[in-house]
Amino acid sequence: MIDCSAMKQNKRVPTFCEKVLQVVRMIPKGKVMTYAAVARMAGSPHASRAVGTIMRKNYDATVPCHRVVCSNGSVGEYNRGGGEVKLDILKKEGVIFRDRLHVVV
DNA sequence: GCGCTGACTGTCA
DNA sequence: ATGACAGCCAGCG
Repeated sequence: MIDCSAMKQNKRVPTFCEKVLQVVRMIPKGKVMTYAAVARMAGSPHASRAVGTIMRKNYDATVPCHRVVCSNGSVGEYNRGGGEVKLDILKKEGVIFRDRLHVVV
């Protein structure tokens, strides 16, 4: 399970997934971050896919993964009910939408 | 320890 | 501007 529970342990340094979760957790309401941005903040600018992989498996209540979108503005996929639900959540959060399916990043 | 897959990204046609 | 291809990172079997 990649819930990154290791983060609790002071035994090892924060791993990529831990950083990713932390970054996503920092995203304020009404704002969205791209996978690339999160990956970059995590320390791997090209690990956007890894970010998605982590989110998919490690969906957490403290980690608003629905606020993480693609660099092209698409909300991408969502583990909770597809991009439609994700998009709807973002709208409720107050995120500015460029189009019906594209978010302003 | 190796190989495949995936909530992506960027470039070429 | 739209469609297709290849590349990269981390997790999982």
